[in-house]
Amino acid sequence: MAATVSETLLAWYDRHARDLPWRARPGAAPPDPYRVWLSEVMLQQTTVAAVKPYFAAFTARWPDVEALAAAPEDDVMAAWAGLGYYSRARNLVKCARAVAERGGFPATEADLRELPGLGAYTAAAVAAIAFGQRAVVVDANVERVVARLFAIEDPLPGARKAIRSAADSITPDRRAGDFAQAMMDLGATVCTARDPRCLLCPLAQACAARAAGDPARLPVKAPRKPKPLRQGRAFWIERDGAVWLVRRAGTGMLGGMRALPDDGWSAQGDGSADPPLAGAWECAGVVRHVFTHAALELSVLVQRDAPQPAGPGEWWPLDRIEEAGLPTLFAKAARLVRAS
DNA sequence: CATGCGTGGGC
DNA sequence: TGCCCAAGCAT
Repeated sequence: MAATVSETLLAWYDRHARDLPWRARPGAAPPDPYRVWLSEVMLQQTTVAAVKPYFAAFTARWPDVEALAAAPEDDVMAAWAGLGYYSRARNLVKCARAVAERGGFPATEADLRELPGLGAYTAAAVAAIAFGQRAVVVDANVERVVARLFAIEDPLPGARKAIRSAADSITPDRRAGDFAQAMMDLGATVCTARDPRCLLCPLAQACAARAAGDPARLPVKAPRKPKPLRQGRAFWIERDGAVWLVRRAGTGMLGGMRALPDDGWSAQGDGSADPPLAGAWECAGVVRHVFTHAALELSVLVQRDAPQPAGPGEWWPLDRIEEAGLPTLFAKAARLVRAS
């Protein structure tokens, strides 16, 4: 009798699994749920290479969920700076506190799904990888592999239901966590988006898209909308070797992060608010930055020997600016000013 | 179900 | 260079 897809893929995984800091060896006992959860949240829409240093820093500083639960939210936000999608960091703290309160991570997909920041994907991934439960784990890699394997022609996101159903049909009862990671490894290293390496693929014989001749065509995706270009201004207010920093509102773009004061620019529109101080401003240059839904040209205006602006904020020492936890946009602005 | 939400790397 | 892409979630 021919081997099933999951048997073939697990045999491939036993030989070719990537060695990642949050991962157990194939077939070994499940890794620490805290490390699985933390890595999965960091990996949401984020590459392995970007995650690695953050995972190392977080686990060194907060070795377990109780330690993370006890951390001030601002410290976690600052430690997350540069990784993007900052609502993840806010939910990370909420989730850690909920888990510490209940005495540990729940072990079922349904209970994991109730935690802040755990959606369908992450709940299934943690259930399978950390707790050995059978769960249907569908991320963008799995969508691509499954769409090709079954030659699903319907465009995303409409095809989600069919893809999930097909993924369910090949998910094994045993080693569901290894199977999920194997699918993701296959998608990341072999069944890649642009140029699938079918000659290296353990599932090539079973792949309907390969049989049809053009696997790279799948999955079909809806066309994306054009990205508007926004203009904004940020204000660098310096005095006695310190710069004036504010904290952005808790939700929305760069929500909850430390920042330079600005003129109210957003993904929806250009900035128009007055500067936080009267007086003359010198333009240090323009930072170009691309967000998910808009590109931004941010003019950085400087005033030195300035009085303290009205409203909340803090003077941050320039020699410790790296520790402020500025998101990349404002880190770029800081580099621009300090280079000028 | 569509939209808002970061960032860096590859081609 | 500009575009696509990456282990999605909340609303």
